[in-house]
Amino acid sequence: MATIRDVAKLAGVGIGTVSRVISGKGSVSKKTLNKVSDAMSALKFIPNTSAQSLSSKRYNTIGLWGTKSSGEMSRATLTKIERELQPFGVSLITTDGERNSANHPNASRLSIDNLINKGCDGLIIWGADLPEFDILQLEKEYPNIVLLNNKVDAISDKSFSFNHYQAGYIAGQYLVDSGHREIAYISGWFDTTDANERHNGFLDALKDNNISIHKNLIYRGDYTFKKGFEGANYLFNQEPSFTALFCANDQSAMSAISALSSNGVKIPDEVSVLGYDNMNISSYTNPPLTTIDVPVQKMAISAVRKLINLSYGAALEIDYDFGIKLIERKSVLKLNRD
Amino acid sequence: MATIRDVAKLAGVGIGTVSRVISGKGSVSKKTLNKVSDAMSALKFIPNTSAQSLSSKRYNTIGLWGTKSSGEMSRATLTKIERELQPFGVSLITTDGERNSANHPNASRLSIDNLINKGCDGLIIWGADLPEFDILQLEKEYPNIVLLNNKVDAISDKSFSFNHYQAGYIAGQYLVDSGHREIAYISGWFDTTDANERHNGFLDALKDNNISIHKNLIYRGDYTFKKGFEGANYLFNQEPSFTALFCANDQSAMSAISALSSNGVKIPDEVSVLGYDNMNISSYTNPPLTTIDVPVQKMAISAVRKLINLSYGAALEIDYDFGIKLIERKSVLKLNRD
DNA sequence: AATTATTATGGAACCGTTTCCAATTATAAA
DNA sequence: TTTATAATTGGAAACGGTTCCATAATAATT
Repeated sequence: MATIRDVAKLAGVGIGTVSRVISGKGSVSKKTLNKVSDAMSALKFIPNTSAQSLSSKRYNTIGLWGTKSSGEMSRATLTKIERELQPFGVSLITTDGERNSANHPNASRLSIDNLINKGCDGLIIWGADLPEFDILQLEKEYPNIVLLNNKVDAISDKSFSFNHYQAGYIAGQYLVDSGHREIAYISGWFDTTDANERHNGFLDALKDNNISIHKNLIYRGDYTFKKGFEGANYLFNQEPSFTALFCANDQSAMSAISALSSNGVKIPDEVSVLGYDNMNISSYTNPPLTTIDVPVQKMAISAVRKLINLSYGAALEIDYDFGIKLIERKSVLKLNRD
Repeated sequence: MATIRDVAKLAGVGIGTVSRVISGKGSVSKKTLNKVSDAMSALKFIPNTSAQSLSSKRYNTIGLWGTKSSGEMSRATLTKIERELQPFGVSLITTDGERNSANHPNASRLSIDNLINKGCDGLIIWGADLPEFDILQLEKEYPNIVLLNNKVDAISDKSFSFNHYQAGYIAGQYLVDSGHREIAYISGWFDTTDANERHNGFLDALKDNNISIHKNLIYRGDYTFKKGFEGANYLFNQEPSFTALFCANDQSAMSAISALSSNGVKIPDEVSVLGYDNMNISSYTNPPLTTIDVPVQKMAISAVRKLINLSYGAALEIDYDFGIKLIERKSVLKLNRD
């Protein structure tokens, strides 16, 4: 492997000059530039990343920290993030972060430090697993961070999240507006603020319309196909009956539809189903799923851009609002109530 | 940030000794070890990765190279790979590789070189986009590579792939064994050997049973929900009619079921549907999908292990055979033909 | 006790860049 | 032409580790 000194020698210049050519910073005369470029390609010179990082403190890498409980970030979202980074020559390192526990009260912070130490110019903290206090502490020591799917008011310019309360509310209101009064609910798992907000928004919408869900018609799921399927079977056998079912995500909605259908229930004629997420597949279920579109990728892109801005100074367009909206398809029936 | 020299000074030892403690190689007396460890934690010392890499030529990173046309590697598979790497302190860098084209006949190799240059101890080449000649060339210059979903005979110990021909054959034979004679087919996109092998295996099975697919009953899909949906609608309107439909992957099978169902076709009573992949969701469709299980993650794990072995010398259990098998669920009806 | 083999230890040299500053050369102004 | 100013250039020093070798301390052998 050719080094900068080999290039310098061949081009008949100093190493400083070669360095200037590589980085494009500092002034180099046209004639010298050509000599150096020629030498570089003759030697197939590629600068050594470690040496660059060591002396410049710039790593051209950003880290993504998230725990299992942040949920699975989809590969598609990951790819979007990578593509956003690519033009800057920056690559992404992902990790399975640790959560704090009784035995390891600092596990999260330690695994973050580990990631930083791998050599990152910035960090995406994904999910709400890290306590707010720790986040603020981290941000003080290491300001190049951005929160994804989490909001800390003190650093709201670095926080990127949805208004899940509002989205939940929209869902509830929509079912009511469609004439439904007997409503069942397959919830998610309540380990994140997101989940709770969505839950509260949904319930508040019903409450504001003087509707409450019968306790038999609430099933605690966990976002999986499995729980959606089991939940729907469970609810099907409960009293009272219901005309609409809200599922905390599309995965459970899809398997709930399968379960109900296989019990002979006509969707949406007998039971309407409303999902949440708007997955790729949701337009191709039978019937096509009415759901809440949550533009995760849009959010992720803005977060990354902010991080690029923080870490490398580039000025990019950054959004903080990612219009959540309801997508009407065919799984919710409008009841006529006159 | 504390350096190795700070630690040495505080512990009252030489830097070589500290280095020996860090790496655990070379001999250090117990007493010294303690002094150094204490100093390290007192200073919260963490070795600088770039400096380590620069002087040791070990990067603790492996690269994953694949192009869009390799298909989307699922996030779950990626996570499996990461977990395999974690015990060795190795992280993963992924890239969107470039394919060769008329304008850029070396695009692939260049993007691979870029990745290597980022500092990788080994490389996973995923998919069959890189021409065999280039692979062999690459392997000569850079032996720490492993092929995922591709097979090159000259380096079969570094190749990890399925026998898609056999799997396709199993699919065809199963439909025949179940009594089906009028068979429709939604294919995938034929840009990979995989796709072609599966295709040939399937068709050969039918041929060996003296069955051929009517040309009206072949629809060229591309593995997406969309094409599966459209394909099923198309086939539904074709003559002759059919009793079974094979789809090149579960995604198209699922949306095909939706499309047929919404046309009033009873699955499997009127049309049987056979998928390929065995996705998470496939047990929860209506009816549950009979499909071919292709254990991608198992394969990926073995590939990574081989790479760890090549790059770091660790001896790990490595598999080259990943039993493809048919999962019988409810979407294929056994016809009685007496 | 003297000799030999083994284990521990310190630190210079090196890995391949960037950074900075002093020195040189070209250009503009007087 | 001379002087002031700006553009260009070379290379030592620094970044923070690992490696290797000479040397010191310890243990084993005779």
